[in-house]
Amino acid sequence: MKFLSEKNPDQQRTFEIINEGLSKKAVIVLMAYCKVIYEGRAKSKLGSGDRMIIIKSDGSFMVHQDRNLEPVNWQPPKSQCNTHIKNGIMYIEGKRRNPSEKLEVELHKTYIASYFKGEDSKDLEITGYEENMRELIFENPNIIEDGFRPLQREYMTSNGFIDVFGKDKNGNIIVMELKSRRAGINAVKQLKKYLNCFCDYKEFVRGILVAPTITDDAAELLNKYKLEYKSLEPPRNFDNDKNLTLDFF
Amino acid sequence: MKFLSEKNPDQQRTFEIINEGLSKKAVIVLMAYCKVIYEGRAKSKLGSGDRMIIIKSDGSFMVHQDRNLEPVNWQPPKSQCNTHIKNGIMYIEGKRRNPSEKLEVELHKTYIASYFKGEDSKDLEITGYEENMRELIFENPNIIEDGFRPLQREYMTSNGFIDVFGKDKNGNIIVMELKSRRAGINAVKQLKKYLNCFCDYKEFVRGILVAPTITDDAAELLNKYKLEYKSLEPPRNFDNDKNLTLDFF
DNA sequence: CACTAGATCTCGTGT
DNA sequence: ACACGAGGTCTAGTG
Repeated sequence: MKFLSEKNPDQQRTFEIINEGLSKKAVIVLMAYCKVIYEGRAKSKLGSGDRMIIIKSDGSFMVHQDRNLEPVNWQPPKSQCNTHIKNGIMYIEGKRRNPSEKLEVELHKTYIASYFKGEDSKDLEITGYEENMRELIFENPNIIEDGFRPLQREYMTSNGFIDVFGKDKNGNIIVMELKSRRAGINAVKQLKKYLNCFCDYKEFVRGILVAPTITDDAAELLNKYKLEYKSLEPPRNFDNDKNLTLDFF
Repeated sequence: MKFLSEKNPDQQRTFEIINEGLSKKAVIVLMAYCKVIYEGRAKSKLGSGDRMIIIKSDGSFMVHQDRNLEPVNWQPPKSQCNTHIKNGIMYIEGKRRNPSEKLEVELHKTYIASYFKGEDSKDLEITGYEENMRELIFENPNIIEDGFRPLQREYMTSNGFIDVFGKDKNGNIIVMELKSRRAGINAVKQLKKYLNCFCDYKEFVRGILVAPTITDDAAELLNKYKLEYKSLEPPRNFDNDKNLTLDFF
């Protein structure tokens, strides 16, 4: 079952649902009246009230109040979470070592108990800095090299979009892959993939990886593929809002 | 009604539940298959996957994946949240100005939709901060060294505020930098920076880094700069009850 | 409103 | 495992 949700479960049932969720490595969400104690890097207590409790499959454990973005109490990923009943009161606790710390939630009444095992393979892509680099290159192409002429951004190929497509002063095609952070071998592989679309013209096509720094592995692979690297810091000024996508708002 | 929770609501029903939750100023929680776009201080996109969406009554808006403590995308408190349906697809968006930014969630399938209006008047009581160390030092200066006299907290210099400023038993100025956690080289650099304000009086000015532990690099740099280190744990007592709960673990 | 500095910062990355 | 730096940091407090 992908998820389960029950209203007003009694203590025993809450206990079962949480443990079921834990064993299935699901994300558990409770709405409950509870008290919270933390001791470790600091020490805190939170008197009784209605809160949201979240336990993720990686061990992340949070207690959220109805205000603020951040949890009022939490335990980081990889902490060990378990439940127990003592003197007729149910507790959820998240522990970890190094640093040694413990978060304890005293559950008095559960309004909703649920768990959810979803599928999510996607990672966040932050594109802002990369786009700023691209703007910089288009506005000032000679920072790449003398005589470079950028022709198109987001140039489409069968293997995906090329960040910057252009020509050098001798008319050779240049395919550019931009990374706003230190580039690893994946960036090199991606660049190589784009170049494969031009394999008929290999003599005239140059591939350049543009990033602030690259890993040693990446440098090695670049060399092996006969690709180039140009060091460039992404501009980090968001102060001047030069919104390209004005229609987004 | 204090809360509502429905399984597999269709698009129209999801829409209704969210808007009901918003108008009641409840905390809204969805488990849904969705896509996320953010644009503002940076710009990001997150491909389709199963996630948890939380909207709090203060405008806090989060999208959580099944990993990590932090939301993958969010909008801070006081942002304006609303829903709309366009071309048969439902969107939730959180906007704010200053800085101008927008978070957009494209909802494809909702597994659970719920809202919850709890009561919670309690605030967190917490101790173990740098501020608590400072209080301890002022109340009990000899834990630093015999004859130490703290004179001022937040002593202003051209290079920033000095955590604790005082004199030793011989009348030498003492500049103190406090850290409630293990201190690294940056703490030493900061201390050095403050001392540079007193370079004319160097013979009479001592710099002391106060922290529970320091890194090896920090110890080395302290030595190089001829600065001192005093080990001190941040106190973990609540104002009202100072009894330690030894049986907690 | 802008600005500052601490945080159970978290999270990634390199050593 | 530890240290360091960046963050859409967030958050509380002050001017």
